[in-house]
Amino acid sequence: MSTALQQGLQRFYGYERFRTGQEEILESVMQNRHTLGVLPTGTGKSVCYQLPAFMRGGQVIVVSPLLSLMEDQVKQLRARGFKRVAALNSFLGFEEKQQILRKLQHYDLLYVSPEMLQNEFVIQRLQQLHIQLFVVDEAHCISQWGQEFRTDYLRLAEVIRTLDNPPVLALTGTATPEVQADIQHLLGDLEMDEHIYPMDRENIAYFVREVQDQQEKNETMLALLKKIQEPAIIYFSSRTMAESTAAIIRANLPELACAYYHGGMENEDRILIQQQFLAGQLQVICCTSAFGMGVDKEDVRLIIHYHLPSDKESFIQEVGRAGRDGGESVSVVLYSPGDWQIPVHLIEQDLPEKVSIQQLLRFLYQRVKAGHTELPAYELLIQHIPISETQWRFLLYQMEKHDIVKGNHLQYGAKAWKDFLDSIEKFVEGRRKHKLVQLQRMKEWVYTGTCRRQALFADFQHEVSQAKGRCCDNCGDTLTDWQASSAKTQPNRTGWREQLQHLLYQ
DNA sequence: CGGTATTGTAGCGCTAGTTAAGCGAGTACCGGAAGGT
Repeated sequence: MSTALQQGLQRFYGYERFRTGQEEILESVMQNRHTLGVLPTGTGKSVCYQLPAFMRGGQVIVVSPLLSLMEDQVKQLRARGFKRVAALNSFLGFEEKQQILRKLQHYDLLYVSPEMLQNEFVIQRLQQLHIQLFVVDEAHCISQWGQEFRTDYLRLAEVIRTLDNPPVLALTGTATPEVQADIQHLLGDLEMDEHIYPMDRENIAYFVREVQDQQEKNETMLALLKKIQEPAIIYFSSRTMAESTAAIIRANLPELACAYYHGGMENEDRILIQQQFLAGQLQVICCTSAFGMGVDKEDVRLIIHYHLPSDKESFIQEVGRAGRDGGESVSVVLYSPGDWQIPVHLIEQDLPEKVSIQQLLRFLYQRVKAGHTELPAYELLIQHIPISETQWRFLLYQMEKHDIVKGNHLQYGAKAWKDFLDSIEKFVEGRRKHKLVQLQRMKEWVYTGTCRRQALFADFQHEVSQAKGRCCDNCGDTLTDWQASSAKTQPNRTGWREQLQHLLYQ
C-alpha cells in the first residue's frame, strides 16, 4: 500500500517523501475508513484527498468554506495539468453550473460549499456518482460556524447519509479535543480514525501587555512595529478600528507598508490586499477575523491582538499564522480592562433573545392561521420581528430540526410549537453559557501567572513542547532585545517578484 | 463619559431602461475527453 502511495506522490507531485501525518491519513483513507486529520498548518493537507482522487476511480467531493480557497485550489491544479477538477459555487453562472453538473462524472475532484449541498438538484446529480471520498476541509468550521453562523455545516451529516454514506475525511490545522469531538458528532456521530498532530509551536513566544487606554495601546503597538521589517498581522474585533488603526500606523511609521482587511470590503480589494501581503509588498495587515484561512505565508513574525477573540481556539488559530517557516516569532496581546465587552456583545448578538423567539413564533402562527404556510422571506420578516439574518438562519435550522418546518412550509401543531419554544429557549441559553465559559477561559489565560505556553495548550495536548528561544513573559522572557534576533533573518527581497509572476502566469 | 462591536454563501441572468417582467435556458447514471499534430 505504502509503496503505491509513494509512487503516486512521486508521479503527481514530484515529491520523494510524505510530510508528517500524510501517509498515515492516506492509508486510513485508502482503506475507506472515516478519518479525522489534524495536521499542522502548511501545504500538506490537500495531498490527503488529491492523491486518492488521482489514483483511484470515483469522485472525491471536497467541502470548502471559502470561494477563494476553492478557486485557488482549482487554479493551481489546472496549472499543473490536472483538468478533471472543478469548483461548484456561485462564481459560476447558471449555464456554467449546468455544464459542470451535466458532466459531473468527468471530474475526479469537485469542490463545493456546504450551502451548495443544500441544492436539491446538486444532490440528485451527486447521488448518481460513485463518490469514493467525502472531504470536509477546514473541518473546524463545523464546530466554529455550524451552530449559529453557517448552519448548513450542520446539515452535512444529512448530506452524507443522502449520498449513501461514503467514507468521510475531515481535515483541519487546529482542533482542540472539544472541537475534534464536535466534528465527529456533528457529522453524524461517525466513528473516525483519528490522526492528530500537536498544534503548539516551539518557535512562538507569548506576551500579554496590559494597558490603560487606547492611546497607550497604540503607543505600545507602534513601538513593537518599529522593531520589525518582517510581516505582521494585527487582529481587531471591529472593522472601523482596523481601518483607523491602519491609518495611524501609516502616519507614524511611513516606512512600513500597511493595509487593512475585513469582511465588509469589496471582494476585489480583499484579494488584492491578501496577494500583496503574500507577495511581501505589505508588511502589516490590520484585520478582523476575516483574514486568515488561505493565508499561507511562511515568514509572519509578529501577531498582535489589539482585541481579543472570544475563545482560545480562535486565538490559537490566529497566532498559528506566525512562524510557519520555523523562525522565531512573537504573539503579543494588548488588552485594556474594558475590552471584554466586545466579545460578550458578539456572543449575545449571535443568539436570538427570548422575546424575539416568542414574537417570531407568534408572527408565524398568525401567518399559518391566515393560510400562509410557506416561510416568509427574511426581508419580509425583518419588517415585523427584530432579529438579525444570522439569528433567523439559526432559528430556521432549529425549526427544521424540530419538524416545525418541512421543505419550505410551516407545520403547525399547538403542542409541537409549545415544546419547540421550551426547548429552543433552553438550547439558546445553553449555547450562550457555553460561549461565555469559553470567553472566561480566554480571560483566565490573559490573567494567568504561570507559563502561557502550558496554560494555552495543556488542556488540548498531553505534552507541550519546550520553547525554542523565548517562551513567554511569565517565564521571564522579554522583547527588549527582540529586534536584534529578528533582524538576523534578512527578508527575501527577490522573492516577491517570483511569487507575483507565479501568481500572474499560472 | 460615550461610542462601539465578526465570521460567508447563494440567488438565474440578461435586457432594456429607470423600476417591472418576460424570456431563454436546461440535468438522467453505464465509462474513455478533446485538442493538437
